[in-house]
Amino acid sequence: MPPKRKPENNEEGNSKKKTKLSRKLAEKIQEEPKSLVVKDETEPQTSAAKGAAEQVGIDYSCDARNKHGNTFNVRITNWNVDGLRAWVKKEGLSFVDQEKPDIFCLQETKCSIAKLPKEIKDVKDYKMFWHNSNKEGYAGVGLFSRDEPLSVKYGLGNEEHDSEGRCITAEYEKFYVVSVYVPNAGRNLVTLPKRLEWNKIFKEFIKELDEKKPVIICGDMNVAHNEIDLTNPKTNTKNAGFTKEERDGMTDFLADGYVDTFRQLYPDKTGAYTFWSYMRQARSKNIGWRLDYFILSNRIADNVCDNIIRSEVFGSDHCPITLFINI
Amino acid sequence: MPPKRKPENNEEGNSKKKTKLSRKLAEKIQEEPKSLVVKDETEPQTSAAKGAAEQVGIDYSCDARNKHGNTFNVRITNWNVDGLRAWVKKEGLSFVDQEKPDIFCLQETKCSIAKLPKEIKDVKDYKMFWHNSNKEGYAGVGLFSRDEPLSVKYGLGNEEHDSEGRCITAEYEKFYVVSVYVPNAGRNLVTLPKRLEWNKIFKEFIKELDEKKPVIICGDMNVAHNEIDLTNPKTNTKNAGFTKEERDGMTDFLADGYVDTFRQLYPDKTGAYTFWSYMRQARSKNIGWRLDYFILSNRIADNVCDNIIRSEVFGSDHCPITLFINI
DNA sequence: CCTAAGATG
DNA sequence: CATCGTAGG
Repeated sequence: MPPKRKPENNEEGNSKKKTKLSRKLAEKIQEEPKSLVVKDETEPQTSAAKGAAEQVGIDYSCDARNKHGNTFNVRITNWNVDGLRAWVKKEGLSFVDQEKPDIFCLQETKCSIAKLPKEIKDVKDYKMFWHNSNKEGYAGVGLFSRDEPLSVKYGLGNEEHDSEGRCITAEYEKFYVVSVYVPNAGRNLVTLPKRLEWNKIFKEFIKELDEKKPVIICGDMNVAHNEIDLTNPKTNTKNAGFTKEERDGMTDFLADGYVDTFRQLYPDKTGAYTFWSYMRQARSKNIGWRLDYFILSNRIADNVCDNIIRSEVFGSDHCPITLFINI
Repeated sequence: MPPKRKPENNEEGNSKKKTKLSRKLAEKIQEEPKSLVVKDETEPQTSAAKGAAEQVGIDYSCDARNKHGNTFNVRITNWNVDGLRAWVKKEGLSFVDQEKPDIFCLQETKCSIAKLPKEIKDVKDYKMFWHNSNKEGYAGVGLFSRDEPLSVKYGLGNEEHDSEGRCITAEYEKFYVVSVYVPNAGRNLVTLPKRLEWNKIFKEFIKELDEKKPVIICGDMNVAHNEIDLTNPKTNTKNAGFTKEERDGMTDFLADGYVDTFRQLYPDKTGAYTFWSYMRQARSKNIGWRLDYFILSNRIADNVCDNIIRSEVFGSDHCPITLFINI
């Protein structure tokens, strides 16, 4: 897959101050629901190409080189958006416009195709694919692709799980990309059995893909793998996302021949999370969990240039993560 | 009941410009749910006694005289608040603080006592009484009284209707005040039978009160009595609030010895509504219904000084109405 | 188009 | 403490 857009490689010498534009953008007026989003009129409107990136102050460039000495030629971003419609109102799309990934995977869209907001339908730069739950407003995943994939597959071939809209597989020349939303084990672990059942099926599904081409799994795996992956490991061992069963599930999966790219790149990095409860101002205190991952077939692990957690970007209780890879 | 506060009788020569403060006050910040209400900091904070009335530009005074030539000594305000908690966030209480009624009746509080917001618990000027539905978030009425009533009665003595929290009766020396929320006939008139059943029971209930002392009924009667009482009478004859049955119910009730004070005072006044659907910007186009009334025993009708519809006051799909009476 | 509760996270 | 669908208006 030839990238349509050359990597920037810091060619613009961006400033790196990290403001929280999304917070500003999220202001809404009670009495005027039609214009929920207040655009900051004090900022001059520059061309889309010039980039909101500069305005926002996030550096979207990447000059990191992989083990082979190459800079990236494919950028993949993943985000559990926690409700596509709310996310659109919070200017989620302007992030996509700034990050400009080649492939964008979303989870928890909670939106049937009939109810997609106009702003989504108006997106021109991407082909879009959706796998929705039969249950309105629940789960659902999406995949945006700048290039047309060779094929797109919905679900795992398991009737029960596929009815919940949790998996899209896009095939490209040299790899598969999987946008996945792993079942949450639920309050009091009521759905832990379903989750463990999913783990088996998903592992088998990925194994079959991996036998053909290397796989890039992007998604909300709904587990913090190790103690380093959440703020409060001690108090969460009985809670969804950090039970022994779920953690072992991840260990077991990786043992099949995959790598958690973020942890491979940053084995000792603490405080690196992708999810924070909306409760108790967890995010501002960085009381979080790393639930969102890029998991790659071992044989392409050395192709990875970087894996960035965009924790400054708001719009959901999860933040986006971006993979830079040369492949 | 001696009023604690003297009527102003225009003594301050208030300005009458009518701004829409509530709209301003209702602005909220998505990311800061703890401070939903944005106070207008450009307005200097004057003392509470000086009164927000002047700031807002609504003239809360009344110098009208009744048939006996007297100005009012009791002010009663009624408001269907459409959700007490939302209404509090929209600064509903600041209206009460400005209007300063002796008695304030509310309908559709949709809030059990356990969930009353702090701002309500903090109110010092009134004794408060609540009659709530067994069904959370549904119906519910309240009554605030500056003076302690001689007695307070909840409901009509009918088990089914009383389980929905629709009626509070406060007894004073010279009269009863009833805060009432009459059942809506529902979409496709599904609950019209219940409503007509209510009418019978309510009429009987009021009759018994009226035999002891004159009655001041305040509330959402959920009917536009005559064609003059809604914008579109022709197209609403089959809709809840303007069916023949509901209209006849009001006619029948009044025939028992009561008067709709607003219509008595202003028999030909058009465009006088107390409710506007949130849909289709009905309020800004004044496409509305007069559903909220003061209905008084005939023998005190001539005590009424005025009945004002505060259509400039926002915070609900209904607006407040205020009765000025000397009694 | 609003409110609220309830399910889910 | 957010999202959503639904009931109720």
